[in-house]
Amino acid sequence: MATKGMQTATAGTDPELACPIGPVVDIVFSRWTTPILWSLHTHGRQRFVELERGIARITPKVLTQRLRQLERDGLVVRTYHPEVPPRVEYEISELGRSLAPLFAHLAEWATDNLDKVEQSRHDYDADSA
Amino acid sequence: MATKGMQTATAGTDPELACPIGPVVDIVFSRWTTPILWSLHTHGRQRFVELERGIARITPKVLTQRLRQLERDGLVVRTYHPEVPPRVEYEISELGRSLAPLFAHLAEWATDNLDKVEQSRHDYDADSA
DNA sequence: CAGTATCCGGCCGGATACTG
DNA sequence: CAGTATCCGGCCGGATACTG
Repeated sequence: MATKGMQTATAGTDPELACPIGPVVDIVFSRWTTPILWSLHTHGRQRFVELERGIARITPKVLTQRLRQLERDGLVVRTYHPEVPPRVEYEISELGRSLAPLFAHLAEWATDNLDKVEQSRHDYDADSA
Repeated sequence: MATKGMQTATAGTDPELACPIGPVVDIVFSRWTTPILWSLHTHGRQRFVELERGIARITPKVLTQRLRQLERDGLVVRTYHPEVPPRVEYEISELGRSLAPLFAHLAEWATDNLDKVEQSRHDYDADSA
């Protein structure tokens, strides 16, 4: 959703900009970022392998990619300890921690409404058949 | 992120299930769903073309797909008026409206913290070079 | 341990054209 | 108007193997 060319000469405002949460969705809710942030938030500082084991089915390559992105966005702090064997620790940053109420809010919505979504899907599929 | 096989015989709880917001993210924050819900929420009931015009760069095929998904999940209500030419109207459902505080929360986080993310990216890129 | 390198398949979204 | 049909390219993530 990287929006290029926002300053085109089209009349009026870019309609996509009318949705003010687009950028934040890309940052916080791209694939794997929520499980990573959640794990870091609830279990505290963790090493690479710990994260790898804690998050089912993620591959090291993808975990690295996501962690780099999160680090670049300032949501996660990476600490490298030059030992043998090397030790790297990841922890959630202040900025990342500021997402906690949002996540709680999301979790609350889930517990309140996920079954309604499930029900709706069931009904919809029944009607289609 | 469709999690199959949650009831496998692996010892302990599936670690990915430890993140309780995974399913909700798939429902609410998959591509194009936020602009669609946002538009429906702020501009009220809209016809297909109105949505198509209001959301920049979305194609009719993709808009249809997303609207169907949203309808199936119970977040959007579709009303078909059998006229000539046909008229179809989409509006946000009760369930969809229940996301409003969440979206407001997200928008608030964005205004408060998006510049920090931007700054962090800038710093990160500067260090890499 | 904490990654990187390489290859590869699938899927999703975009473009285009067409229809009841 | 409100879609559907078809084709197609790119990208992302998964699998696998290897390294300082």
